[in-house]
Amino acid sequence: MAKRTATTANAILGLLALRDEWSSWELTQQLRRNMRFFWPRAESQIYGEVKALVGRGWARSRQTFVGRRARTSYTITPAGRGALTEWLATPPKPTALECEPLLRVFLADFATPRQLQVAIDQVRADADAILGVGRVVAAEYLAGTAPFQDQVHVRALVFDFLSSHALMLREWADRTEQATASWPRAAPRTRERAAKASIAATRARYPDLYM
Amino acid sequence: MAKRTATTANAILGLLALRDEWSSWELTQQLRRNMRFFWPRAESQIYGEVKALVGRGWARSRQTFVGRRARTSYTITPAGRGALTEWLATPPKPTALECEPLLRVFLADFATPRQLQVAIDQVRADADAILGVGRVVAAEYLAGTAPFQDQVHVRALVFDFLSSHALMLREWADRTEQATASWPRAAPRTRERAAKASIAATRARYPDLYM
DNA sequence: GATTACATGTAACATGTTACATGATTAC
DNA sequence: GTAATCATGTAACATGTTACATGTAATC
Repeated sequence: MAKRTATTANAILGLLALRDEWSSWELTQQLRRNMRFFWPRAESQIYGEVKALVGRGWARSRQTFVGRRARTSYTITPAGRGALTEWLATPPKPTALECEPLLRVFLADFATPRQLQVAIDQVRADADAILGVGRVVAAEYLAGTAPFQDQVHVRALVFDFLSSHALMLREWADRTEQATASWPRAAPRTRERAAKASIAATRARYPDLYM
Repeated sequence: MAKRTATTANAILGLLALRDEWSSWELTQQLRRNMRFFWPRAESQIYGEVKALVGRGWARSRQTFVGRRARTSYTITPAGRGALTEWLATPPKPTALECEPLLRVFLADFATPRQLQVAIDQVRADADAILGVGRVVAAEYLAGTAPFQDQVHVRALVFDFLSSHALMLREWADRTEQATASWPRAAPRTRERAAKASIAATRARYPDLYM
């Protein structure tokens, strides 16, 4: 079987296809600003991946200098566009969520109330990080001054996704804070009844999905 | 700085702490059933990690046989409980979402309408996978027959999280399908106006978060 | 009795992260 | 002119996945 192309490389390829020439730094910026929340990668990896693209003939690099310091800029090649097209024809991998705070909630019986609270706060912080970026990006697109203004139609869909995700996180954090506040003083029986009621309520709210 | 303990090991440690003895298989089952959606790991990794726990003195193993075939069962040690407690005192890592379908939406200009639809469908499928498991788990807990019935108070919070997440995915998929359906026939100007309107609407719906 | 699904791993490989090093630019 | 931050990587390491190998139980 043909070796599957790593998806991070394809993400970079996609960026390269959007514009003529990118420096490594611009790539990391773009990744950080726009894609971090649904395609998170360490910035140091970008430098390596884009160099690998050149090795496969999918991009050309050009050296310029800033003072005495080298800067590399990259341009996609026709072969690179071909690789991008081929990848887009493959089925996408499933969505994956990794939530360590929720893992800690899962193990709340071994933690202190304070530690549980910290986990919930982290989820809220995660949401706020998304909303903070969304705020400035939304303003730019609405003002018509965003760097890729011609991509609004697509970016609006991403904005919708991330907004919904962040909102969901915030609302869950609020509900969970509420629900766990009384734990230290509640009898196990009471907690259990409340938990079952919560499950039943969620299920009843979406009968077509859950029954 | 002390070497940080890998979190997957801690997740397993948490399971071991919930009950006396676990076979590797039971661990993989539990991971698959309950934690897959917020802490996804390849099953083959479990076998390796739990063996590493024994190496660090955090678990003991016991060999039994099924026919001529060896089966290993694991029990947490006091040192293991200590390690779990220490880990719970550290700050949790942020939540991470990895959504390749959204990456493809981001690059929709290079894809065919059909490929865009496939990406959206994948998001819906991701949601349905969660809801499918949630359906049976919810039923078990409400019936009082779940394997860890005494953990309802915690599992209800996880159920709430995953339900909300799945619902969010489904609703986004529906909206996005709607929004992109007209793309092939729409003038760029029209798409752009609609996109801006969508961003503005989301922002207006949550003025305290976005303005 | 053959086939399929369950159970139990191992080894090779791919991917990704952290820590570090160092030059350039900006703010003061 | 000096500290802080931006920009540009590299190397070492940790983590994770895929592919494979093989025994066992269920079923038809």
